[in-house]
Amino acid sequence: MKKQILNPATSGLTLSEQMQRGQLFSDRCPSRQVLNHVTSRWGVLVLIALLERTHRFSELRRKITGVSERMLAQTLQSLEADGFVLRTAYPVVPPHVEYSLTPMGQEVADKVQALADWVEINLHRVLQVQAEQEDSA
Amino acid sequence: MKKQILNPATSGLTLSEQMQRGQLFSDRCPSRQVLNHVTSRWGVLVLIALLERTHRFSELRRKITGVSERMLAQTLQSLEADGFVLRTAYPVVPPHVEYSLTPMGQEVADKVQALADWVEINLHRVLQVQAEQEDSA
DNA sequence: GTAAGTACGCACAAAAAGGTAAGTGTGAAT
DNA sequence: ATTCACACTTACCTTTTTGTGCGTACTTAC
Repeated sequence: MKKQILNPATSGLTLSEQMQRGQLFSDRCPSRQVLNHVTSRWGVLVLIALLERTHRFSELRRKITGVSERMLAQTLQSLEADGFVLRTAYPVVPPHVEYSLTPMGQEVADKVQALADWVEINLHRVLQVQAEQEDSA
Repeated sequence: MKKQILNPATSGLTLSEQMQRGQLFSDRCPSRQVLNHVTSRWGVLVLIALLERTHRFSELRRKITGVSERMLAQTLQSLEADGFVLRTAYPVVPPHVEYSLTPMGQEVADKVQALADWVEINLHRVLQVQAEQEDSA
C-alpha cells in the first residue's frame, strides 16, 4: 500500500487550481478511488439501504438481491475505511453487528440517492431510446 | 412529478409498489444496468467532461488521464445506447466526430457531477479518516 | 440429534473489465 | 518519402472483480 504524500500530478499548482474541478480527471488522484467506492456496483445500493435505516449484515444481504456475502462484506469494509459507514458489533452469540451511516456517509448517500432516484424515475425514457435504436439497427 | 406511464418491467405491480424505492434492490431490474453505466469508472468522467462542453474523441482521451482508446470507445457507446450521449460524425477526412450530451444526458450528468463535487470537496475528510484508521491498525 | 441462523474469512475458479499493440484509409505537414 | 493525426476496431493477454463452497463457535428451534 502506497502512502499518499504528494500527488505528482498536482504539485506545483496553487491551491485554487487544485480545487478546480478536474482533479479527478488526473490519474492517481485519490478522489477517483473514493468515487469508485461509492459508485461501485454494491456500494451504491448499500448506501441507499443504510440511508433508510440501520441494517444488520444479513438484512442487507437479503435486501440487496444478488449480492454475495463476500462482496457485501468487502463493500462494507471499504465504505467503513472511507468513513462513510459505522460498524457496531455486539459481543453476543450469535454475532450481532449493525451497520449505519456516519454523518459523512449521509452526505454522500444523499447525492447517490439523488442519482439513483433520477435513474429509477426516468428509466422508461432510457428504455424507450434503447428500443428505438434496436429498431433502426 | 409522478409519471404514470407504464414501465414494462414493472407492469403488474400497483403504482405505489412501483414508486417505492427498492426497485433497484431487486435483481434483474434494468435500472441497475443503467446506473452501472453512468457510475462506471469512465462513465462518470465522460459525463462530467461533456457537461462542460462538446468534445472530440481524442480530446476526451487526453483529458481523462489513464483511459485507453478501447475503454473510451466502449464507454461512449454504452452512454450513447442509453441516450445520454449524442455522437455526431462529419464525413471528412481525417474523421471528425463530436460527442455531446443529450438533454437527458445533461440531467444525469448534473447528478453525477453533484456527487463528484462532493467527493472532491470533502476528500480531505475522507483522507483524514483513512489516516486515523491506519494509525490505530 | 440435527438443522438453521449469525457474520464473516479463506481458497479456488469463473467471468468481466481493462490494457497493449497493431491495423484501417486518407490527407496534411515535415 | 516518411511520419503523424483522426476515430476507431480487432485480437490477444493481464488484472480485477465476483461467485461458490466450506469452515467457525455457539445458540435456539424442531
